[in-house]
Amino acid sequence: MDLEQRLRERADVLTPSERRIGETILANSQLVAFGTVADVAEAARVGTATVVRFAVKLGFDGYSQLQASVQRDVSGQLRPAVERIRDQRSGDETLATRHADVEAANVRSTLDAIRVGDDRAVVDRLSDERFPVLVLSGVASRGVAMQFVGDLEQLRPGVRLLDGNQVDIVRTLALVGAEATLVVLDLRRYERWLIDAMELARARGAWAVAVTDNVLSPLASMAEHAFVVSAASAGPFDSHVGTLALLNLFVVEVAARRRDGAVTRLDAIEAAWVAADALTDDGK
Amino acid sequence: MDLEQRLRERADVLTPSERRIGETILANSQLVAFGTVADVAEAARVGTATVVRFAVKLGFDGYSQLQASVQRDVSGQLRPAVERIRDQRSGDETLATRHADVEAANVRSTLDAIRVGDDRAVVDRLSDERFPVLVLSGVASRGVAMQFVGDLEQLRPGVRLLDGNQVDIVRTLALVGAEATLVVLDLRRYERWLIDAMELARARGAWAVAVTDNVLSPLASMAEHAFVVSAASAGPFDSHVGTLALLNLFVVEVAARRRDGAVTRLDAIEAAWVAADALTDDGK
DNA sequence: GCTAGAGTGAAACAACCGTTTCATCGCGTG
DNA sequence: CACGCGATGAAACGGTTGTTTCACTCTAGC
Repeated sequence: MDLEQRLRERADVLTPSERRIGETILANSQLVAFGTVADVAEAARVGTATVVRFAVKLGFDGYSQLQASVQRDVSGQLRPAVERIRDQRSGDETLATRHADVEAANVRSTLDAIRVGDDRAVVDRLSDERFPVLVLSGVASRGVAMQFVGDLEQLRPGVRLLDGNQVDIVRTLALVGAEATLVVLDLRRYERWLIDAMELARARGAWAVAVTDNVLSPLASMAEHAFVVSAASAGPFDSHVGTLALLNLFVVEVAARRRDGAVTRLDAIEAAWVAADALTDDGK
Repeated sequence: MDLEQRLRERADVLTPSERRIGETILANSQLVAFGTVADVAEAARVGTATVVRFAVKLGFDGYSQLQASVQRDVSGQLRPAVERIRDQRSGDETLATRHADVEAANVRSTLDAIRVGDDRAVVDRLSDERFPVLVLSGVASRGVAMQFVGDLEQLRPGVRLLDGNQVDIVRTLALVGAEATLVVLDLRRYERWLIDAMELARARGAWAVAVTDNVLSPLASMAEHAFVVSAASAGPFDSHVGTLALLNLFVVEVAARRRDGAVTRLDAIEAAWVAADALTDDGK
């Protein structure tokens, strides 16, 4: 990836037009591999001269040399996959490649383990604004729980991550009680307070879905629906990549279900960002 | 493989020279994908006219059309896995299966995109207790950032997620300054405060690694090392599954590096859990 | 408000490309 | 041996390409 490296090094001296060229060809490298200066210029909506200047600025002699460089990168990519894999794990499998395999497998087996229709019921509940959503999580998965809450919150009101001190949690559970939808998240070596809290909520009639490591988990037995995640890791901690992939599925399906309802919310959020001028595309 | 098919169909009407052209371009399809008539002619040791006649004989209008055909074949192979999956929406493919494909591809391409040795330097820094680690994240990835901080914190002291109000952030950055290691996390539509904070830290000599969506991102240009994540999604929000997989790789590698140093910490944490009787295996 | 300078695209230009033409070669047939 | 004919490459020919020039626009700084 010679081009990417050069782009990175000189990203700060690029003009707006040149930056657009860079983004265009990063998003579509075939354009420069097969195309002419005019093709790239049109796609990036700049003049042909600017494209050539861009190539020179990156340290090439001209467009032709830039194109040759991209073609070299590309030829490597279209070598048969088997060959590439072979010389990647030359001899000993590294920690990095094992990690990649493990995480990819986590995603696959977590999502494959979903029993058809099982997610359907959950999405129905999560899409219904009448039921406030409470998320309970063990410390180990608190980050992905937050991630889930943050996304779901943008699609519907009444989503909350329950944490803080136990008094607060008990009070909240007592208040929302019967109509609450619980999403409970914890893996083996379950946290006692979490089980207690879930028990309390169940006793008050709340509807619960468990995301856990095992069908025999105490969480699973207390929940209406249970999802089993794969949390294998090449390191000392459980990986929550699979968990996040599962939670994202819920988000994606809720978004599809609530399409119109969500748009209003998303527009409001977007408008607020714009009003505050808090976001930027290029840092300038 | 349109070309192969045409070649097989008309193999019997090819002249010796034409046959040699066919063998040449089958053995090296990049030649015709990227090269000129003259290139192919030279490689097959024939004249340029023969190459053109060859293309016509296969049913193309001329060399240009033959080339276009090969390029189409080739571009299918080299488009990023995520993209290919995206428009593979073949009829009745469900949202759930597409989501599974997309998330698995996110993990794979995020981890495949790591330039060898690039992670090495980062892990060196993250493993060194002398450098406090500060994590900065946009709201959209705050959950995975927390997840990362929580895991890394168990392996070494001095890890902090920087959030809260801007005054607090500026003060913290000013205090730790030169010896800090920054991990900055944000995707397109970058948050302005984050860029500002990173600029401030860089000015004070901090060492930074960026995790972002693009080599041209303002974060990448300010960082010592930049990692590009795939965040494709079947829904409206970016997926941070790939991001989490990348951060987990850092955690796994830091754990391997610090093996002995980390054990003491993990034992202490474990002891505290046991003392508080906060964990259970079965809920009883 | 004016100016210097950077940024940009239209147009001119020379080089190269794909295509076509045409003379030559090789070879079987009358 | 002459002849016809398919095969072939050198060279000519438009067309297109990458490159360069140049005039215009926009903006920062005085």
